[in-house]
Amino acid sequence: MAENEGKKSTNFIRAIIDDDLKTGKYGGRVHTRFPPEPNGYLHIGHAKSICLNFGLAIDYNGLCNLRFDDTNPTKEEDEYVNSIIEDVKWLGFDWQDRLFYASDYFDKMYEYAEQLIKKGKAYVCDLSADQIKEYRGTLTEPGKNSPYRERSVEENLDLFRRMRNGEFKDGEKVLRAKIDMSSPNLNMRDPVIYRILHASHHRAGDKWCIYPMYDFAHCLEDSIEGITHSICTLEFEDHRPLYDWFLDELEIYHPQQIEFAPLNLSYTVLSKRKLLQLVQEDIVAGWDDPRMPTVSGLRRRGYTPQSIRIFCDKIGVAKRDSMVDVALLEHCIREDLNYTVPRYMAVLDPVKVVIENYPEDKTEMLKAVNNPEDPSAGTREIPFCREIYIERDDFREDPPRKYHRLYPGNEVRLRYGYYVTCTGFKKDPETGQITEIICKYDPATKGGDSPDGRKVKGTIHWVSARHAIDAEVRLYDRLFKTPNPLENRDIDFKENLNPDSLIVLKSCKLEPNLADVKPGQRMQFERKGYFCVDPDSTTSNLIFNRTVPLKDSWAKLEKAEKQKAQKSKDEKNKKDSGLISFKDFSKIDLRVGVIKEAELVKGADKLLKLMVDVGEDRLRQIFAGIRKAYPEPEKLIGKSVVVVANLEPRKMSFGVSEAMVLAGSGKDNLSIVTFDSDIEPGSKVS
RNA sequence: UGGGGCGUAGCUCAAUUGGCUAGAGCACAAGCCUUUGGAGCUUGGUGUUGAUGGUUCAAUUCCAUCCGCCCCAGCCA
Repeated sequence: MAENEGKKSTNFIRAIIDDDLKTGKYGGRVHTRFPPEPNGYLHIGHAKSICLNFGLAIDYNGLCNLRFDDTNPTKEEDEYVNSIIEDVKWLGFDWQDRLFYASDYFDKMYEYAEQLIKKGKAYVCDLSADQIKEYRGTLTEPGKNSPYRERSVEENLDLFRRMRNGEFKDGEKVLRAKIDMSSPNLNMRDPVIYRILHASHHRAGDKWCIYPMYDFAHCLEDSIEGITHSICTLEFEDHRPLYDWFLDELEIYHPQQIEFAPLNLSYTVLSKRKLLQLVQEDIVAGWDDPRMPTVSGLRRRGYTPQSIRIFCDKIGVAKRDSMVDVALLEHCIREDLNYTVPRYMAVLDPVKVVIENYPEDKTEMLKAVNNPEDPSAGTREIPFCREIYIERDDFREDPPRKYHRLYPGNEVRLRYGYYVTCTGFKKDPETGQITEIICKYDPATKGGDSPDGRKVKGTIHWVSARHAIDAEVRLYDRLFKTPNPLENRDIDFKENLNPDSLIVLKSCKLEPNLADVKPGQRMQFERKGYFCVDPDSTTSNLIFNRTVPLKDSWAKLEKAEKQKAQKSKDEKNKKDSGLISFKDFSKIDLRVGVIKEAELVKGADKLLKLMVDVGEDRLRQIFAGIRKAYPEPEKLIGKSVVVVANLEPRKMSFGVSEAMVLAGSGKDNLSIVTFDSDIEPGSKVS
């Protein structure tokens, strides 16, 4: 794959494979597999695994199988296998003739189970599910042996065969591996390997009423297929000893299991159970709702397989828990589409503009480039006339700072059109909404260049009102409003849904060149974002989905300005309230000071001059307005007081005051705060 | 208080297996450029490599201790 060339990504799994290749562990083979359970749709987390497994096979000249791990008939359906096949194919991977099903190995697995029994390594257990749980012990206490653990090989064989023959009801008996009930690894405490399930299987039908458990089945599937590196997610790390145990006891081909961290994506959930819930509770329109992180959702949203592959390459593979920023996914699709899709003009929230000096009955065709990044994409023609639509947000009656779009008196460029200057506007007196904007145009600026070299700061898109076609546009945004919707376990993750994740715009105006688009087609609407045609779209009812908006530095700037305004408002409110925050308070340096000198200030009738020891190598000079309370200042000498020591020095006509003494004042009296105990001058007051 | 894992810029990953100033993408900020406030170009930065000790001429890398986070008690996968 092209994007895998160049600087090749490296990770711990590749290191392991490199090493195995060097030592000839598997005779130089690399054979991986992607083993989904067909009980749900694939999502971007699976895409990571798919890209990893198939990517490894491609890069190492090996093979990768697609295998359905369908060992639980109660949860699996053909609908899911079909969607999975479609999705893996769509992502661009090819398993050739190696499409497998665990259920194809049921006979073989059954044989292996009997082998285990014959070897005395498995037994039929009659304990109920609850009892098994009880006997298992806990994380810190060992379990105890089942009373059925020592049945004879003959009895086990007989019972197991009768299980297969349907002589028992669901849950009545299970086959268990005989390992170690006191193992610190709970998976090794005689795990169940076969259970009775009278359910018909999506492929095997009613042939079986016993089905193997994951731990038993999976290693066998890998072994049967000759897998070399069985790559799975971290939660199976604890299962590896069991994986190894089965293969060792059976003495059959032994692949190695390697675990990596599953993908977490900000502002989304990636758990089949939670995604199922969103579908079943009609919170989204289905598995392929464009807001879903499913492969089918991303496809309908307009993502390309290539962008997803690049994303999976960029996020890397490691063992630590991580949360990838969804901004990276968005970056990947923008980057891909920027170079590959054509531009069109579409006005999503239209307001009419009348160009007063443009002839009433004239129409002319203007040339527009299809993709500035790709000259080979050519040009097209767009009709222009006296009446056009522009984006409501591209006009302001009172423009904010740095706004360089249309406003009364301002000149802007109509993309590929003319320079126009706003000369007036009409407003609905009731609602205050702008109903029409009046402009004049400069005929010399056709195509968007002015012969006199004058510049305009803004370029806006437009659509001819007489030629525009109507369409519905669906604006999609992140499904959740919080970076990690599952962070707080006490809150239902659905509380974190983004109420604005879908906004439907009904009367959008599009340039006529878009009349014949087909579902799945991708394009950029200039200045707005990347869009694609929804599968529900028809010629008479066009529907576009927004894949991702363009980066909008104006929106960012505007938001920042608003936040700035809000912040200064908050600060003002804080000041007005007279409260300081704990943080501010901690900055105040209150110290114990001892008054060493005190005298009246000549020429002032309220002030005393104090010289105070605050633990420094010199005394501080403080002017305090406390003369009324202390007419005989010498009595203050030797007193301990509380001093605010980190005030800016204040210049007064008598000298500089270098601190402040805390005092309390009532209606007619005033006194300073003093101490009696002998605390060292300079001590912190807390 | 059992077992298994994992800690490197804000985020995701690297670091030639003990060696030069710990790198890259995303995100962020500034500047340039621009007929998309897109794209592009230039620049910028923060890292006590979870912490503390130890071995060594040299530690992200080896050892020890500690701290923090994740997973495991389905007859789900």
